[in-house]
Amino acid sequence: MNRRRTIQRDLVLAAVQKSCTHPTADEIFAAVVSEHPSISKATVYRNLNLLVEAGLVRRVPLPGTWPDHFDRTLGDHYHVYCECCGRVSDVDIPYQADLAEQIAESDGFDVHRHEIVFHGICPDCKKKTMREKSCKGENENGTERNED
Amino acid sequence: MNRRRTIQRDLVLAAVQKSCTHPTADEIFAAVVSEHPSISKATVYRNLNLLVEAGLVRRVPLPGTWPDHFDRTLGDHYHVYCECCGRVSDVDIPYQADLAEQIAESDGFDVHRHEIVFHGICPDCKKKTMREKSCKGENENGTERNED
DNA sequence: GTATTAATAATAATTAATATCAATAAGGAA
DNA sequence: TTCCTTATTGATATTAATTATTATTAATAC
Repeated sequence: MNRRRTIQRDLVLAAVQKSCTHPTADEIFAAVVSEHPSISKATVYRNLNLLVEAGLVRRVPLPGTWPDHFDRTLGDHYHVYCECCGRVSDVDIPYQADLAEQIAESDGFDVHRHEIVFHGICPDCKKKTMREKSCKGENENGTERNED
Repeated sequence: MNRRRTIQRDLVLAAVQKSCTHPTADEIFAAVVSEHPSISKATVYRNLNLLVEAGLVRRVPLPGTWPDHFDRTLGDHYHVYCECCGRVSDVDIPYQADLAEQIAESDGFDVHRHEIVFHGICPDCKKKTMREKSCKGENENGTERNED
């Protein structure tokens, strides 16, 4: 159970903390491998899980999109997902603590936490869309799981 | 481009509309295959996508859990996910239309929609937990993607 | 009825993530 | 410092949900 400190773990943590873009595991791997070429992708996934478990990093799972993103900001807050480029940003609205209480009353659920994910178009993509006709298909991250 | 009506499509739609439990594609397959044993799982996935596209069925993707669920209720509403048994229920709180506007102002995002997912323990699992020590691990649906 | 082609069944492929396992190295004890 | 224990690593195989492929089947228009 005792954790050992490793260069790999330090690098993964540093990569998340350095980034303000809510990187995916793959993007973190890309960042770390440039400094430490021998690192394996499995090690990145393993350490991200450990760091999330230790509370040093936050996982940002988005409904309907893959893969998960990671966040250096630990406090309660929400996210916006750009449907055009896949970028994830923090949202600057207060935490809606009262919502959970309403449910406990009405449905008998013990609510531990909640997530709000907003979907829209980021300022950059809005600009692009004005010039070109549409930004559909030029999703740089590539893989959206489904589009409803 | 013209859609043709098929027994398979009708059965998939009926299975979703019959159910009040927000079934997964696999559960819908299980329901349909009992009436129509020759149906293929790919056909269920294909038709679910078409029905979502046509606006007859709603996809309920949950952040951090797999697989997607499907919903016969089309209007705007939110969901609770039971961390114990994996059950998904509708939530009886009003739609928070104003949240999106707050973001557009502060972050410059064009927000189209948002989802709120609550995580907690459903009334049934709460009862079970009182009798037994814990319900960890007896998730009947089986596959949770990650547990933070 | 016949022709056209959307939809199907079966299966292979994909993709993010986890499991496996022999080899390596962190860090406490001698 | 050296040795020992075992957490961690790198490489690879595996998993699971979903999508892609393709030959075949069957809706619907004519």
